[in-house]
Amino acid sequence: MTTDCAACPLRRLGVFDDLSRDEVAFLQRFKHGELRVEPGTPLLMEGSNSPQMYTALHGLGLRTKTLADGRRQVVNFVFPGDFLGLQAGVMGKMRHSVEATTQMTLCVFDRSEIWNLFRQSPERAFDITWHAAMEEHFLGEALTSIGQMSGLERMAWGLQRYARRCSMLALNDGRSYPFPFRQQDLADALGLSLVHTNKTLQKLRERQLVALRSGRLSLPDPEGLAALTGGAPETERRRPLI
Amino acid sequence: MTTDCAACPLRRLGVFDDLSRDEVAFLQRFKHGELRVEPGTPLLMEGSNSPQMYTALHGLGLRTKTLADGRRQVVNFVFPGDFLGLQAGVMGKMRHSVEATTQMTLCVFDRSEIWNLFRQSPERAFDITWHAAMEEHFLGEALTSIGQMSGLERMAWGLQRYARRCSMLALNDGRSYPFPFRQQDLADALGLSLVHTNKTLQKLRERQLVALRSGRLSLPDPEGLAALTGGAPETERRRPLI
DNA sequence: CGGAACATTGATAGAGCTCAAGGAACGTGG
DNA sequence: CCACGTTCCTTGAGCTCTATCAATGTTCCG
Repeated sequence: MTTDCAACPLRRLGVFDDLSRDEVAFLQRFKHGELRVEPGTPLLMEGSNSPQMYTALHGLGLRTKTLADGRRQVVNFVFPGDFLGLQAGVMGKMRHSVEATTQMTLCVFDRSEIWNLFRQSPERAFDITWHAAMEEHFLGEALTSIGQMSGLERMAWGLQRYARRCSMLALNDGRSYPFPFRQQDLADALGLSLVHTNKTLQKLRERQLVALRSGRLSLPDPEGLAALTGGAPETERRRPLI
Repeated sequence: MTTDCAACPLRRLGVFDDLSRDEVAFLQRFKHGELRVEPGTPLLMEGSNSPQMYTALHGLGLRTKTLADGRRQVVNFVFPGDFLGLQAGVMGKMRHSVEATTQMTLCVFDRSEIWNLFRQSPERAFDITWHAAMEEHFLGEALTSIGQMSGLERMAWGLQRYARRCSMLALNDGRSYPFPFRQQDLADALGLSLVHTNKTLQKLRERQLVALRSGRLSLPDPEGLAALTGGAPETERRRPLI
């Protein structure tokens, strides 16, 4: 009962590169199956040599890294269209964990097939590299934000970026976005304590810039938010979908 | 007066993957020239669509990102063997800047050739992806350190990691390493203020864990340092050299 | 109804920032 | 060879931001 690549719901969104019928068929050959998981399911473990890679089709998740003493960093949010497990695919070992926050559906690829993909299709190999470069880009931006910005700025930056990604995938309802994460997750993403995260959110609430409750995030005043971060995040162009 | 790939000094170090004579010859075809730059030279600019990519052969540099108001984050240090400009190559635009800190020698590649490389050599394409994944890994680690660790821990982590990279390339002289950077660079790398960076260094000096002066860094007690960060950084395996 | 998970709030302490001043190292020109 | 400027490093003082501790509130579910 797996989704046919030719009927992939993501490709209809207009945010992913168009592929020819043949190209889609080619990718389909690498699709090893489909996985549906419940909230909280770990998908990839830091340090593991996962035999599978995934493309998220539906649902939201987290990429996390954990220090020896248990402190946790949310390295990125996982959205539909994200390619997961590349590190294991090319370096033999995951350097972060991935877990599902909501129920998720994922396209499953065999790690052992990645090499065949590189051999048989330079275009797809290029797309995979694109994803790696994009992830690098995102992490660099996060690093800069966390390294240089104050708590309030970070929060504004993080929510803005989150909302932008939702919008691109049409997950939003106007200026309201699904937000199935706990404040603790947000704290771990921004490098703030839970308490301070909560108080920072209060400040943004008082300024009518943010509403966050019952799993939903609203940003009624995007310009106001952007003013805190020195400009709106750039709109991203079309991107490849593996 | 360019270095012949077959005689590349880096390949002799034993830390890079061995390539056959044919493979080296293949890479040589993509080598567009060699560049020697003085300290302070900008190599790649954030936002630019650089027509060239580089492999660092000699010297040290910085990858940086700058916020609208001028705050700067050092995203990584540049060592020999690093591949520079991949983002421009696959995404059409650099998302960070790269500058030389010492005099540097670089191997120059034409950005327009990257596509040919992917078509003609899946192995090299894979290597490039490996580099992207490795950079992602590094940034994730930095993000986690900066997001979760205290100033003292960050400093210990940063210096440890820096020393490890030096050792791998045999740039060290026992437990002493070249360090041509200013404390301001270190501060920007760790997300600390210059003053606090200096005071944090003092603490490590008092504990006899660090010596840093006149362009040289010494770590006389690696175990003591590692105790601050919850373990030594892992030794990295062989890696590809483009 | 009771418990668990998560959100909120107040009080207090401390880590880290900013400001300000001075010192050391180094190159340049007289 | 010395005076001077520039750049970078160092140190102290005061204050702000953020973490921690502790308690209470809310929501949801069995």
